[in-house]
Amino acid sequence: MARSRHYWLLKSEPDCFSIDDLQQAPDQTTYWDGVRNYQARNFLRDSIKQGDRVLYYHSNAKPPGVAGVAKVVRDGYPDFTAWDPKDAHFDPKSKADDPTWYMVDVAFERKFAQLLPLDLLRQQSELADMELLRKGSRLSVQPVAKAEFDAILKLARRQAG
DNA sequence: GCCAACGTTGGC
DNA sequence: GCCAACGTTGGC
Repeated sequence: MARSRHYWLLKSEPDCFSIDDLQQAPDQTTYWDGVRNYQARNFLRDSIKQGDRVLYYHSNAKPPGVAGVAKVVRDGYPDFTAWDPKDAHFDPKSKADDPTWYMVDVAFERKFAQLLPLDLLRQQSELADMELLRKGSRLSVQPVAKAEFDAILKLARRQAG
């Protein structure tokens, strides 16, 4: 039986790689490299699957918020940037025959007419339990409930007028 | 730029 | 296995 679609939120610093960068990338697709946190790694390796949908979150931005939607187009596979000594996320612990870090491929789906800022999300009662909004939360790959995902799309539609 | 919260490292 | 020191994240 087919697995049902799951929903995620991925954080990226727009100065590093924004949703516009994704839209302009070849095939509007990129590999989501550089995750160096074990909990996030586990999601990338084990849980996120092709066809899943993704909220594209701009962190360390002014303002921070959800910029649009993307989709997963390749299941988890080893993050080869960890093997490159010249890469900013190089990690000598990770071996080709026993990779420590994983990534997925992500494709652009759409950019919201306006970014949904973090403070607006905090005002939504439907999002009260969202991982993103928890105090001290800094997980860069996190699951999102379908109801939360739908509430954010609804908010984007309403904001677009 | 500040700093609180969190994760990792390493001495013991 | 504890925990202090350190590094990173990310909102403000």
